[in-house]
Amino acid sequence: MHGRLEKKMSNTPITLKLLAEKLKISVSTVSKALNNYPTINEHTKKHVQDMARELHYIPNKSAINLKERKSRIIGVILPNLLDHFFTRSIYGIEQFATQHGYQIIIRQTKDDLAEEMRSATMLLKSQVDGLIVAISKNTQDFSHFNEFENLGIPIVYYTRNPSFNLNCHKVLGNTFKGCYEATELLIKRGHRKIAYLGGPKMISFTHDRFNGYINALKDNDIAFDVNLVAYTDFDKENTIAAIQKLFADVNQAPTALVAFKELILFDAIKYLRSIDHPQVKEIECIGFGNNSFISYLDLPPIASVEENPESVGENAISLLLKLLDKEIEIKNYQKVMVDCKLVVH
Amino acid sequence: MHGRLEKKMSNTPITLKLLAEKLKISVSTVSKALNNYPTINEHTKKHVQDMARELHYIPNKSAINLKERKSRIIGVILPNLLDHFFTRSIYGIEQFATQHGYQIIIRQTKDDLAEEMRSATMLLKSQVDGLIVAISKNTQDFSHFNEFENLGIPIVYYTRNPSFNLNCHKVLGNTFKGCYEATELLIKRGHRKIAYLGGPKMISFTHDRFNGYINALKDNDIAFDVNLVAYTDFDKENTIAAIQKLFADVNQAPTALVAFKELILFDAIKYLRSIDHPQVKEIECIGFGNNSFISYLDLPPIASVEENPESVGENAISLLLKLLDKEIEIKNYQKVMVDCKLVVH
DNA sequence: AAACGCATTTCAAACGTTTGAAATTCTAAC
DNA sequence: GTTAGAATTTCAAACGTTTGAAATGCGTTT
Repeated sequence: MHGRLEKKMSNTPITLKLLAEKLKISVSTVSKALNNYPTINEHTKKHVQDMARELHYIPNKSAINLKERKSRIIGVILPNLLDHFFTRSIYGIEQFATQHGYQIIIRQTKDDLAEEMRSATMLLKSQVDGLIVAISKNTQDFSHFNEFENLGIPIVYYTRNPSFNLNCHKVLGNTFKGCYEATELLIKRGHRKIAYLGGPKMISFTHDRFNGYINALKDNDIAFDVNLVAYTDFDKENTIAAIQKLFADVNQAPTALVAFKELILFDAIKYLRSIDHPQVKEIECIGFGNNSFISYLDLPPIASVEENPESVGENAISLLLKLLDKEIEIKNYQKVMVDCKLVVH
Repeated sequence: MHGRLEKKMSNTPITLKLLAEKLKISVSTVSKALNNYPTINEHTKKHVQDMARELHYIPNKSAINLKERKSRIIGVILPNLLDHFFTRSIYGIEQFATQHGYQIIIRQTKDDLAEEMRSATMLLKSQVDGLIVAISKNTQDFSHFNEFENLGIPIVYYTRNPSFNLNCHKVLGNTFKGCYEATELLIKRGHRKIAYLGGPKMISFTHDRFNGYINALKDNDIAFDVNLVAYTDFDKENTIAAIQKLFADVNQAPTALVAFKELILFDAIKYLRSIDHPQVKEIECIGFGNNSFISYLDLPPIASVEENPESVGENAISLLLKLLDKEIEIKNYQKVMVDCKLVVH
């Protein structure tokens, strides 16, 4: 149940020097033996490695980092940790980073530019080796990231396209295609009056998704109706206002709805139910997200656009590590697209 | 819009040595000036600090950590990051840690002991200065944490009470009181047949909550009925089985329900609706969690026991840092209770 | 028996910081 | 103008690791 290794350990950590003393050889030999240098005799290597294992030697990361002039820390800046998309993306980033000997520091901006700037400063002081950033909804100026560039610290932008910043690395969801497929599915199910509920106009994917919607309509010979489009943000009141606009005229009301985000969709449906909209039960909706709570809703969306946040995150960190390893030249700007998947419920 | 500070920076980081050379004084003076040593002349202090600011000097953390024999990293082990309780507790931990110059590394165990053991080993190799742990649902043996104890690395257990491990620091929610108040509210609303749906028996708070339930009944002269108690875990099928047991006899069915976790409550309600239980709309429920999705449910719980996860997390890290600062002796085992709050919807 | 070549090990400096002890400069009193 | 004493600065070692250069040991060749 316990014990057997009760060796009574000293509580000072084991160092190379200590191992060297025990084995009566030099520190450099020990270091090289553990790092498997070819010039070291196989016999001594074994001795050293055995001893290291026996004494539970753990290399001191601070010393190594100091020597290598690295921190092995990646900074992650994102708008909101309570949003499932970001939580899941963090999961992907974390996994991959840890597997490659890196740690991450997460900063939430609450979609606020000032907070984003503060985060940048803070992460600079933490001496991150690299940065992964989902910009705030109103980031147009990128000068708060200049200092990273000056220091040669690579930045990968993810999820949110920094369209004002041409020369940069980005990893984005292929949200155009996702929205195209969602719209297409609704058309296939016989809908002709399909509304699009978009997000903050400053966020790039709002437009990509809108274009997916438009293109699906066009490819299926459905005329675009400007009255079937409305925009909101992450604020409930604005969502309700948008829905009111879309469903103002009961006779002309849409029979289906594509929303840029599932959570916003929930607010929309809730509102329509609260005013007892006559066709509410017939309205079919699709949003981006694939939230696990969907299964508890009485009027759930008929499908979800799964954005694969873990994969987006993983692609971002993977690219960043390649930049850090100089596997990709820092000025050789990359753009990675991650596919969405339409999940029918 | 940009510029004005376009100083054209070198891309090698600024060090004390560099500052010293610029100022033509010794490195130690620079160091002491920046650290505000009383032996340093105020005049030179100002010079040094001005120069440091001008050149954007950032102290090298690795070097400091090496010198101080610290990593300034806290390991956090918890069952599941997709659970809102833990996400929110992480938020509290993260905030506090960062403010005090610490970083955190998070490990998910998926409530699996083997994974918890692996996490412990991994964090040992990361040389964490301290550990915050929410044990897995079947952790009874704590030997995988022995090495931390040997090395004098403090551990704070949180949320889940390690009842098999007497001598340890813990920060727990006052879940007894929370459940007492929830039950009491239902009684006040006229219910007499109140069911209790408990969680995995290995998790300590299952019993604390049960005791809260029992005591509320007793204090209100309601006889305890063993048929009104059932247990489940985080698995949907088991929850359904438990509900089937509780509602087997329609005439004797409970009119109210207290659940050890809101998410489980959602499954329960969903099931009752799916079988069209005759009294389903009259059943009043309360669970632990206060999930924001509640507002989208058609039959929402009438109240939630808000567990204040941020506060639990913050208390845990705060205690840990006190242990690290020797403000509290490591053998002077602490127990901190964080109150819940009944939120009526 | 000296000299060469090879395998293996050790030396020593470096990474950037901190800090007690030692050295230097300054002030003021005699 | 010497000197005690304080104020200020510098020295030097240390934290634990890595790594190219230098040194050592040893067998082989001549």
